[in-house]
Amino acid sequence: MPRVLVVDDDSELRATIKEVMESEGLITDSAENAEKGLMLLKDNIYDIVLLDVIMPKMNGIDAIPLFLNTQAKSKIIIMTAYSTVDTAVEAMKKGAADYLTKPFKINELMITIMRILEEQKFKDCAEELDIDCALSTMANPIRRQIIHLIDQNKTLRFMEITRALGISDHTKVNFHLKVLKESDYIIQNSEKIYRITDKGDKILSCLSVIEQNLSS
Amino acid sequence: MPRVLVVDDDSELRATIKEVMESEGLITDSAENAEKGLMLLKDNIYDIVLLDVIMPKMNGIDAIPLFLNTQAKSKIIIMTAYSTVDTAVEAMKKGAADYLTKPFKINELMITIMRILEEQKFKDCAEELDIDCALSTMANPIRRQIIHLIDQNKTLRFMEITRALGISDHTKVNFHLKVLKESDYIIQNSEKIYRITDKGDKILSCLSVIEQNLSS
DNA sequence: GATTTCTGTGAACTGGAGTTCACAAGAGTG
DNA sequence: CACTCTTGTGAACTCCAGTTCACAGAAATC
Repeated sequence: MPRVLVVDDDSELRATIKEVMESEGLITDSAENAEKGLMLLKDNIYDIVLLDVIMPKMNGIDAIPLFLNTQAKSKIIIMTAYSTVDTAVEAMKKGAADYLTKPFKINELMITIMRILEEQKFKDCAEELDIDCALSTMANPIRRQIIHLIDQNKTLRFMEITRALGISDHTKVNFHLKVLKESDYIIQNSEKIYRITDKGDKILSCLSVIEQNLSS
Repeated sequence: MPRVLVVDDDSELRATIKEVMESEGLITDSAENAEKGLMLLKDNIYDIVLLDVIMPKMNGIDAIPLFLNTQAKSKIIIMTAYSTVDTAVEAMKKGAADYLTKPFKINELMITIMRILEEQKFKDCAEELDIDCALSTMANPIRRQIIHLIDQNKTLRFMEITRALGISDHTKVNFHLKVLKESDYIIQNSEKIYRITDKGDKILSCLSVIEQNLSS
């Protein structure tokens, strides 16, 4: 059940948004300024933060990094009456997920929120699949050996890898290379030399961290 | 085939050690001072570094951290004629694997080196088993869900976990909990409440790093 | 051009992780 | 004390990752 935080100094707007959000099944808290919003964020997990710009003490644009530092996975939607291209760009640069100009129809806000939640759910699924793939693929010791080998020697072709591994059945190595290729961790150039991809580099970073974590 | 680096200003000792090492099958390089030793270390991987203490410019004890920063997996054996408790303690604190007092029998040095190489091989095996266990265990999505769940809720017992996962067959959950227990990632207290162990915390760190790495 | 090496594909098999179902003892509850 | 819930164990089964073996086309080498 998604949670929403409304940060706005207009108490009437806060009440209206809260009412509509909760009628749609979104648990909604609110704060009248950024400081109070940050305090709420410290103790609760919010999927969405609706953030006004013009507020006493700290304006919403400046608050974006503070909100994201506190809770990186929150999606921030900026709401402002004084919309300019400059502030929109600045907000997006600082990490806002979207930007709405007051006054807006509450329906429009709902649609934006639902879209963002849906996108995030999709992204979470894709991410979980990546993690699943990474762990499953690298759980095999032969594939770990292969990826370390290719990382250390940037000129190896198929049979050279097979010999370096000391594996007599080349079709066994072929199978594991195929798995690594299909996961986009390694690639072959036109001379059939194997290289680590960017994704493969990330996997190697992960393996390195795992190794360090477990050896202490 | 293990590689050894001898760093000593006594050229005769360097030659003697090199000769004996290589007759035992250890590829051996040498340097007359720590600077030259560090240069060799930058371009080569050494399993063992034999390091004198009294040397011009930089003494061996001060050089230990520089050597280990350049190549963390090298094992440093300090060789000194002026042995004191203080320098021995200092060397070990700075990361030396062992400490020999000159003059020593070359046989004693060989025994020390072989022991260290054997210990490291054993440690590497244990570490690789830990990595294998971690990746295999966490490759399963149900077990990932379980460990995140226990991390977030520190009061759950068996059937509560089963219900939270939405799994109808409790023996399925029982199976996965057993696997996590056997890997020492979770533990149950006397009230049957599940907790994450220190090792489990490390696994969660690894998963977090993997997640961050793959989502960018 | 014959032979060797490289780099595949494919099918049958194997082993074991994971699932499912049966069953049950102990603890808690009414 | 009867019933419900919790927490198991165990066996049979399923599914699939991984292995092994057979085979073969293309490229390189002699």
